[in-house]
Amino acid sequence: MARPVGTKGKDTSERIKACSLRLFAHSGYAAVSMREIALAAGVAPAAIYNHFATKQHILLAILHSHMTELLSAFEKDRPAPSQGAIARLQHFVCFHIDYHSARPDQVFLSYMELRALEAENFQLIEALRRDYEAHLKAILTAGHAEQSMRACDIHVTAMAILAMLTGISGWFRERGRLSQTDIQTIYTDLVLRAAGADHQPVTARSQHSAAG
Amino acid sequence: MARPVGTKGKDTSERIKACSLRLFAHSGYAAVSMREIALAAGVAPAAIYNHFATKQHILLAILHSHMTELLSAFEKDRPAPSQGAIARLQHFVCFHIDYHSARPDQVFLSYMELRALEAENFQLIEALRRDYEAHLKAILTAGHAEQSMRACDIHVTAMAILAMLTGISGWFRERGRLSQTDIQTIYTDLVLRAAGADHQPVTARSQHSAAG
DNA sequence: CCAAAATATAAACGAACGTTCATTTTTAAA
DNA sequence: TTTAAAAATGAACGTTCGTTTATATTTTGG
Repeated sequence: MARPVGTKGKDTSERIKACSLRLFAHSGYAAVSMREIALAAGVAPAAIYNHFATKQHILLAILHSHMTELLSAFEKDRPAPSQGAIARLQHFVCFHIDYHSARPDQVFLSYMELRALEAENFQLIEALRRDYEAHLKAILTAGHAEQSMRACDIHVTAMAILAMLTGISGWFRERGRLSQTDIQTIYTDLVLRAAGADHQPVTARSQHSAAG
Repeated sequence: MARPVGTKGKDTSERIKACSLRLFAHSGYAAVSMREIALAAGVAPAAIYNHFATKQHILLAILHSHMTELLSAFEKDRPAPSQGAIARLQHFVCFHIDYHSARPDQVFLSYMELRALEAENFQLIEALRRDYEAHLKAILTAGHAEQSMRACDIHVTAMAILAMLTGISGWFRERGRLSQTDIQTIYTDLVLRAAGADHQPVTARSQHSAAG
């Protein structure tokens, strides 16, 4: 066989990326073979090497795309600093939940398979993640300056908030007791509390769930 | 060769577990070979099968030990319910940080390689994790009942608290800016805030770190 | 229009994989 | 003391791994 009619390299490489993402997120980078990826993408194993030098480069491309797209999406329509730190923090929480809940595979991969990257590639992705963290820290710092927030420690609070938010994907299921909007409401409250913000708590929710 | 003098099966199997734990936590379950484990444990690859039926059984044994030991350690010297929900929650935070910071590999493995377990084994470990979550939920529920806490939603708050606490291992480094005691102080404050507890905030810490 | 780049394939490479086997020696139970 | 179980080994099993090679066809730029 040879090259089929009408094939476009860009289409194929995007299909390989998309299929790899799904497989990596489901089974883990090391557990997925190039043959599985090729089968899912509908190409021969050797064809992958026309688009990615190695398996590692597929993972890197996925993670790099995800982080740069996350950053540009956030930077696109965030509120101006003049709107105050509390409004900015509320927006950060809602944006994070919206963006990440629409991309569960990317979330899983970004936080679980970073160690599968070789040192050099790891640092590349890590730097992008620090850029995202910096956005949150900037909000907390602004809140501290304008005295609308009283976080004990900017860095630790930022880490705790991101862990809380990222942890959502570990237990949240659509069609469950709570909608995504419920989650955004509850987490906005939790995060503002963590930041030590003076805010109006939401109307007390009835306790649908008992402990245990 | 054959069986060396003075060999005890229990010693060898514990050594295999310990070496596997370190390797799995560092590289991921799928990325570690039985030959690597054997080399680290100082035995021939085939010897592993005298103690574990398959590679999967090694992972299961590690995770099962960790969860049962965590549960019995917590249940051993927790404060009595009569001491109040706030004291119980403070103890939970300090216990969690102490116990897990002493076992970083187990933490990593427990939260990252659950998916490497086959369905049946997964449910076994998941049930133990829910037992641990239930301890936290019981405290939040007690706090709600005695009106010392005002969490918006017991389940979501418990998940957020555990994510915060578990996330610590992702960024905390000994010999860094903050000691483990600092972390416990800050997180006790963060968690009590998240739980909506009426508590005396700690003396405002100076901001050692700027944002970014 | 034509050469070169791009894109695909089948087949094969050597290496590594999890596991099994036959065998040997030590330990522990009867 | 005899004997079966336990614990170890080196060698090998068939399979799968990531990747390369040789080759064929399509697309595209000058």
